[in-house]
Amino acid sequence: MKDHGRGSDAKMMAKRTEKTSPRLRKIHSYLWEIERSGGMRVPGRIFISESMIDRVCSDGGLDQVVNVAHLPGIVGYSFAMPDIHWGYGFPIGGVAATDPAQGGVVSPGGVGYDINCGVRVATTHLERADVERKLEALVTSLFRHIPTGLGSSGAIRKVSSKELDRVMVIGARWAVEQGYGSKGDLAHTEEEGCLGGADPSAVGQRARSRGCEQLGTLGSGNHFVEIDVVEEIYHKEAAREFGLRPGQIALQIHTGSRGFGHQVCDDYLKVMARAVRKFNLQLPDRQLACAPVESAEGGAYLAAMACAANFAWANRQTIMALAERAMLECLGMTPRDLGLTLLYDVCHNIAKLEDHEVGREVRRLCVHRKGATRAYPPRGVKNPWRTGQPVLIPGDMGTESYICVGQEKSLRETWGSTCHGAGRMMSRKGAIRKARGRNIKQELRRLGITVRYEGRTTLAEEMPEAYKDVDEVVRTCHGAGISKMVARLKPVGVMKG
DNA sequence: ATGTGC
Repeated sequence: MKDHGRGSDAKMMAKRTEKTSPRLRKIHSYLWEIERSGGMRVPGRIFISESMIDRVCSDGGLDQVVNVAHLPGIVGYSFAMPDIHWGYGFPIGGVAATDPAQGGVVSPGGVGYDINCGVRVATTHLERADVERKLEALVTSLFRHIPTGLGSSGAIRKVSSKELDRVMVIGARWAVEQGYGSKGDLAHTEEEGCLGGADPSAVGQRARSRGCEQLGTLGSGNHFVEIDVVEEIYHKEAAREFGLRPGQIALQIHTGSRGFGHQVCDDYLKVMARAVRKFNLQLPDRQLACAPVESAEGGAYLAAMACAANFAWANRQTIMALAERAMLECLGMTPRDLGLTLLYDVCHNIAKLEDHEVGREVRRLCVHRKGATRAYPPRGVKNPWRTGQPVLIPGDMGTESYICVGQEKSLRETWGSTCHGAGRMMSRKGAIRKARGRNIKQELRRLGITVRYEGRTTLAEEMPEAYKDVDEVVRTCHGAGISKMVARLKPVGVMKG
């Protein structure tokens, strides 16, 4: 339990050779099943196209789907989305629901280190031609207004520990109260930007001190702020409802709960390791450390996790307002002319108590989505969407992002979930090796993408080849019917940590 | 992902 996050390449190899790849049985072109065996409480189900199977089998993620199927109280299936890859305990792209009334557990490994990592997209009144010759200046302006990079801080004034308590409890609304964005943004945010059950007393001192200075900061790695062009519309009715039209400029933000959520995860992994012994839980991998939802440990994690989720929503709300200032300053426009309007903000790393149909009855389940996005049809979402909940799928910095919409089928088949993005294919080290001697910035420039970045190795680590084909991932979910494609966005100006 | 390690 001490070795997480270190020497990941060697460790992944060890994991891979531990077991042979589980056998996949075809259900249909986009869905494969792993039969129950050994201590598995449920089968595994992987949404994937035939052409991606080889890659998935070589990565160790499938063994993790099997491991997750062992969790106490798991219901239905251990799911994986097509962007599945190896992660801490759970695969990234994993979805699992447990029933608290049946001893169901909650596991920090099923949420991930970056609690409520997520995406928001805002539309504008601008057209491609309005920004085409100003992209360099725009990205520079974004950089000036939004602190970026590992350990970045000081975006907005440092908040006191007491004020941080309020951020933890009210989430995005805190940012709105501070003048970052408007109240209407909240209706266009998952959970209205505030997950219930947050209890600041469950959050430790270290997490607090990291959180106090990191509100309104982007971070590093795959986090970004992007200027996009709406390149294609697939679903006219939803596009109209979402306010999307071809040629339009949009703003996209991908970030999470920064060091705050990271520290919360770290703290509770230790709590859970003790809980596993206390409750004598039998797990195939210690990284699946967990506790019953209805135990003190499980409840404390969920309360602290909600604090981190709310921090992340406040963070993205703040960053959107900082980005608006950057755009206004650079383009010399009024807010009215720019017309920046939040389309939606959705998270892809979280565990939530949700009501779902299990057989003929509705049960309250603890749904883990780790690198998976909620994708509800109009039914069940407390917001104004007629066509369904917007689903935001970011690509890597050289490829397009997708906007999709939730479907009835996802609610029936995957606890209302779909994929979250392209998913990493190459290790960070591997990508750096591959990029040696190349000028990635210039390569992107030739693709019509202006990029500025902070970290020395960021551009290599995040180069397009390090990621799977987001197009294939999104089409698989579309084909399986768990989310429907609405629009494709092409990046033209990218700011990376 | 992450003040990249106790």
